[in-house]
Amino acid sequence: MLDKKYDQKLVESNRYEYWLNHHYFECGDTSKKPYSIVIPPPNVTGKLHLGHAWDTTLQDIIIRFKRMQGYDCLWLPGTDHAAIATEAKVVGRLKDHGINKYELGREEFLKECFKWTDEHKSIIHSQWAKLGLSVDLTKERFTLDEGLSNAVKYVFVDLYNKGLIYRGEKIINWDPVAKTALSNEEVIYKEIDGAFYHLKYYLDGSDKYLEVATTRPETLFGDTAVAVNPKDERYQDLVGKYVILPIVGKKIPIIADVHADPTFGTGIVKITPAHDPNDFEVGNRHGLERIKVINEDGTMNENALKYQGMDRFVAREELVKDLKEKDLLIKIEPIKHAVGHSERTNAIVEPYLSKQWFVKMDGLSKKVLENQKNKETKVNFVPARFEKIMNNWMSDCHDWCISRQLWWGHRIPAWYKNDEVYVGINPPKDDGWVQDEDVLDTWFSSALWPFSTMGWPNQDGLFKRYFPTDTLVTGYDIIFFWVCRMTFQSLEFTEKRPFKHCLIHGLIRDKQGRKMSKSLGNGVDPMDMIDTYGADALRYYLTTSTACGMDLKFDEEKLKSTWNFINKLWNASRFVLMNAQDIKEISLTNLNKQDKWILTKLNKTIKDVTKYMEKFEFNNVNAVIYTFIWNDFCDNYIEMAKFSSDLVGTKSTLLYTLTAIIKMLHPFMPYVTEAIYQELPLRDAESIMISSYPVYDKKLIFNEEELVIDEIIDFIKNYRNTLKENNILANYQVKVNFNEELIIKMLKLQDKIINEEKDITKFKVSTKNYEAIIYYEKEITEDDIKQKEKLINELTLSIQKRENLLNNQNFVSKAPADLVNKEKEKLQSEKEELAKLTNE
RNA sequence: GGGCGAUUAGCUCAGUUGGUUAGAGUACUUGCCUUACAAGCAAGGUGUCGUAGGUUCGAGUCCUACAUCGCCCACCA
Repeated sequence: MLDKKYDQKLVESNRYEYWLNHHYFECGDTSKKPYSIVIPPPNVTGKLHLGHAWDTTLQDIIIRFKRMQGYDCLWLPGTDHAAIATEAKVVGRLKDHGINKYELGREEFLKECFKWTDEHKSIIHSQWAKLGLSVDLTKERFTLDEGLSNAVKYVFVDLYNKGLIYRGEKIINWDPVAKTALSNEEVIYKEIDGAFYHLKYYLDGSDKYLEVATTRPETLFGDTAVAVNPKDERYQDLVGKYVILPIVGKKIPIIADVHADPTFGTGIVKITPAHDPNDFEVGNRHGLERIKVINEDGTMNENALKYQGMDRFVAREELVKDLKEKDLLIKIEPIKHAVGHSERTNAIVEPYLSKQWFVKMDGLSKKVLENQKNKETKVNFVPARFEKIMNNWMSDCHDWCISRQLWWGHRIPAWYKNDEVYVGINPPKDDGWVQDEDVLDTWFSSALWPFSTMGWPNQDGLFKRYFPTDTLVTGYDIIFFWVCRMTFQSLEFTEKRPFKHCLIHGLIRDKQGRKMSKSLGNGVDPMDMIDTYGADALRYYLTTSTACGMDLKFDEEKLKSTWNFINKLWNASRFVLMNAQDIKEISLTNLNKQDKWILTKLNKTIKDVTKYMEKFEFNNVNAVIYTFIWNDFCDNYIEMAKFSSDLVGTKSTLLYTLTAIIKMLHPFMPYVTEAIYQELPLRDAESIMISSYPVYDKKLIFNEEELVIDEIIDFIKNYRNTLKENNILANYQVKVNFNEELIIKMLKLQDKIINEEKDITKFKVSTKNYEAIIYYEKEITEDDIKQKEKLINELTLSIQKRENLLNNQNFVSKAPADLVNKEKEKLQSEKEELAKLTNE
């Protein structure tokens, strides 16, 4: 028997171990149809946050649902080495101990990274366990493990051989703190206060100057031209002449290039090919020299004259001071502009000329766009609008910079000897080759995750059975980083989509709608919430509170009320168990009308819930199941069942209904439903998680009884309302036109019923078939009269409205017939009611 | 500049393919310790569905424009 009180700690302790020990999470029953999900591998950088809890619970819900529906489910877990993120953390930790990464050396540093990884993997494991996630731990992978590393090498080499990976010198996004290149996606643009520095570039041999505006004056040491638009009439005569670079004193040409926008500022732009992507292009067009002026760490180099060694921002200040002194500064115009920051280190990103490895995106992305046109083979986003996000990215994406100047990650399988380059899975056999020092972007390996984790490039085993996966669940913030890249790599290498469905959820925000972040201190630790309310409450709250794709404002009050819901379920279960403990078998043959009523409601609920589960609309699952449990089952059926709890039909119905309820809730709240299931006198499996999901049963739909009980409940409600509104105390009498036990018992009318009319104040309560006249000694007050007038008015208005509607021939002819009939019925009953009221 | 989303009860949010008196939780008011549950039960009020047009017999829902807020992408030399 269940304890008197729902105690989430008691309910949730040891249950995960029980499931694990019974191997329920493991896939492999080939007699069933396969269903697979790969977890978005969390970074081994820290603890899981609420967003992870949300994301993984969604997956657990789907996988538990499918498992109960009889699928052979693989939910493949794993973690991501998270190259730059982890490296930054380990560098930070070493720094705290006074150790420098470079002094330590590559090999020792990697040992530290693996140590860090192991620590965080175990934290993640224990958090997964607390959340109750039914991942198949026997299939767990890590992006740096041997199999995945082989897949990464294979893909790199293959793309290289196909000409889709190349090495080139280009302007890339440089993180001067982590000292590595970044992809476009790893740069976060933030609006900050900056300035336009308007400088004087004197014409060669003249006292006239051009006004050139820049936001980054310190790059002027790298200027190799200034440009005007070829169509800009103001400056036609200047093209081909020279200006003197301020401070430096060097002559640089004035060129004509479309990059210069005549409508922007003065229409004159300085060209710094080594430090600006647009200028780089201009430089290519005009054969300009590329002069680097900034070092890897963001300090100025030897080309910056006396500013050499200063940080680029210090140099900017000093330079501006000097420009001012030399009267080369016209003005400083404060502006707000978007400046790129490194996603991981938050350093201001420097556009930087360097030699990097790139993935050529053109063909790969076209394949995706083509495939998305085919309904049978495309990735189906839920909600569908997110497909556009991917398609937009695919139709306008730049080559992907994949090399990172880091140590933690997959080392690039390229070797150099003088000017020769060798790319291969294994190192070249002869001497003198040196391997590329760099590693790959962490997303290069995650892009292969859905198939590399399944043994690919090996084509059998897990890959053969479970790929393509069925559903991927992730947040909209990593569609570019990950979903897009998985999709093109999967199409390129397996010729299949990586997953059939892609369920997208939003972000967790605080109550004011702000992102949760360490700096704001508004983060909520899911483990704290589990301690207070239980994993079941947290899971249910997170996954049923918003529609798909929407952000979630975390509200502890709502979490609390979810706990209340579980407590309600717990107590309803106690009631059922107290009354049906002795049952030997479920027999749904001798049923009374209330049994039939709840079975009807139950089966309609099963139908709806299943439909919404299939569509991943878990908020709608909640809407129907919550109402069913709290209103239909608890408030009404259990109350009525108290009058027939000794009958086999009612006992069976109670148990049958409760069983179906906890099964439907199990994917959401695995712990409490298992706890209850284990107490049931009759069970179809040793654990609820391997029991079968409820199936809609047409034979248990009793339309007639449903109507009867609906009306009885309606009548009871009206009756109570009348008592309350008129302040009628217990000592009244009542004359009724029925002998309905349920009403009499529910309203406790046994001793109040009389057969004769009385000449005192009366109150009428009626529905279609039931009528009661309550006699009560009470002064009729002004309020009572007003109340009655109000009722009559409302009714009259409503009747008028309905009559107008029904007199509208367009409505009658065009609206569906049953709707018109319903309107007619309503009109009729309203008229009757009005008549009753006015006759009193 | 391009795109996406939001705007519904005091608050947090639902609202399927249009169906005619718009829902839930929470908060609030009133009355109840009725042996599953007071973390509960019973009853109750609450809305010009952002604004303005349009389509339709019928619009929270579809179309157009606008407003406010938020997000994404691109660009800003």
